[in-house]
Amino acid sequence: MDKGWGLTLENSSDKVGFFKNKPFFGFNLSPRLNNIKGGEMFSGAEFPADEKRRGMVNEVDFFSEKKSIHDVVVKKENSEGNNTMRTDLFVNTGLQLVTANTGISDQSTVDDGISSEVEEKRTKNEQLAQLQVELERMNTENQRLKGMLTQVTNSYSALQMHLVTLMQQQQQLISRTESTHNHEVIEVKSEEKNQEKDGNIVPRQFMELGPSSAKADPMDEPSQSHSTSEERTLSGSPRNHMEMSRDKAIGREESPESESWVPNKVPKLMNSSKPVEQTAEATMRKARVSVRARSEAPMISDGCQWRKYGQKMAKGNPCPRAYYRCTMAVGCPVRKQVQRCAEDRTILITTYEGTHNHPLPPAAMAMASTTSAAASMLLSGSMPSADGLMNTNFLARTILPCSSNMATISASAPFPTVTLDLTQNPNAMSNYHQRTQAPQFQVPLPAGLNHPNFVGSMSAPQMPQVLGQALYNQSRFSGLQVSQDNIHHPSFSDTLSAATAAITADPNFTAALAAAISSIIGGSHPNNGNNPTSGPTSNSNKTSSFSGN
DNA sequence: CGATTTTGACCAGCGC
DNA sequence: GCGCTGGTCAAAATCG
Repeated sequence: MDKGWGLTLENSSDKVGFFKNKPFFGFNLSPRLNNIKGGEMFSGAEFPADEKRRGMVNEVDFFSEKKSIHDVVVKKENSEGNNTMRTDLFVNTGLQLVTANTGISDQSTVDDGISSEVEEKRTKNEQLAQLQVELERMNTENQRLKGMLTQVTNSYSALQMHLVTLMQQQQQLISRTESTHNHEVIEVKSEEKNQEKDGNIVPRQFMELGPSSAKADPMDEPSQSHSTSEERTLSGSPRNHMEMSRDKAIGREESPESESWVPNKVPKLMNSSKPVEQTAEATMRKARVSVRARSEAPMISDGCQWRKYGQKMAKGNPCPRAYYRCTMAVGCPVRKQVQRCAEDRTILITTYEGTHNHPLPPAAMAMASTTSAAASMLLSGSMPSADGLMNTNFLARTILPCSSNMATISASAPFPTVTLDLTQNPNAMSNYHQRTQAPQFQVPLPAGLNHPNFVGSMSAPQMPQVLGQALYNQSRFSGLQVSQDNIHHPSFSDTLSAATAAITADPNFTAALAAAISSIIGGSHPNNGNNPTSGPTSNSNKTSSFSGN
């Protein structure tokens, strides 16, 4: 990743850099002001004491205001521009000796031409006045841009909320219409089959941006096991391996919850007696977002409520894998798996799957939108062929080149997965923890999840939410969050959300990382106290039971 | 006492 | 067909 820390705000033709630290103004202006203050300009009785004080106070206030926007810094490549700007500032203030503050010079009136010293004082007075005007102007400009940034951030949040709302509405609509128009769907599928018979494999878009229809039509259930009539014929030919089956397991799940959650049975071609839309929806549900982050905490806090429903020993990993489902709404299909990395147990791997069917708190919005967006990216039109190959370079190069090593996307069956590796982001994190970064490992997920078919990057708007969690984990791991007693603090979600929101508004998200981390350091975080993956030591007697399973 | 976690059992897919 | 594995269920246990 680029070492550049920061954000460049572009307002039409303007490109204004904000500086986190003083040097932008301090190193250049301060000496001058100090000279002025400490020099002859303010000496003597020429100025009232309060005038002198005002000069100093103005400077201090100015810097304090600069600090208030410290979370917006400048790109590395702008460092040259900084010099340019500073130079310009010097030149301008040095040459344009406008008598902006005439009151000052008037007070120091001395006979012209008699004392060059007085003349020099007046000149410096004018320079000071000019400087003050300039500073005020810059200050105003900074405030304006800060306001713009806030506005953009708010707009993004509003849009995000709107998107989720629309997705939910669409989901409801689909659910309603599906049962009544199922036969039409079957016709469509018939058409597809005919095309395949002709040898034309139609490139398919496996997932729509909208959420999946949660409910599986119960009318289809009997046809699966008995494979009768038309639907059986339709499903006879092998389909794309990405298509998911509605296996018999659906039938056994007659509970209300099953209406929105299709069990994660390993997909196979087979027997797909479901309409195209449903298989696509199933595919979307299968799309996963895996987050690798260093954390000593048992589970990443993402703003949602989760209920553990299972724990298993996974092959090749001594640490148990815990299964959670979202309990923020009845029937929410979102589930996640939490497991520690076998090679490096400080790495926590959280795999999300599904789309929430309920409004989310701001903190949860982050992760939800991440998984949704990642899944969308993964399964949308960038998958050109039936073999699951994706347009690697396009995404990798265009979306977020600076973080290409952070996200890996595996589009191979059975579960297309976006893997976000937040364990190595030295530029963003090294300032905050000094631990040696462990080498990167492939995520020890079930077979196929890390297929090298596709390696890409997530887009900037999708990354921050995950980064927010990474921040949390990083901060915890680095000892910034040291007390388990603090983990129930309710403000952390908001803090994290705010941090991620800030990053969200930042195309160069690493820039805002410092501010986010600062927020997290100052705050706390919630944690439901789950300890699903505390490792084989603490769970030894529990997990041993799985060995013979 | 309701919510959550634990944990043994069950099921389906897959490979041999 | 059988065993292995991942995923889930659900009763019992535990927690707050």
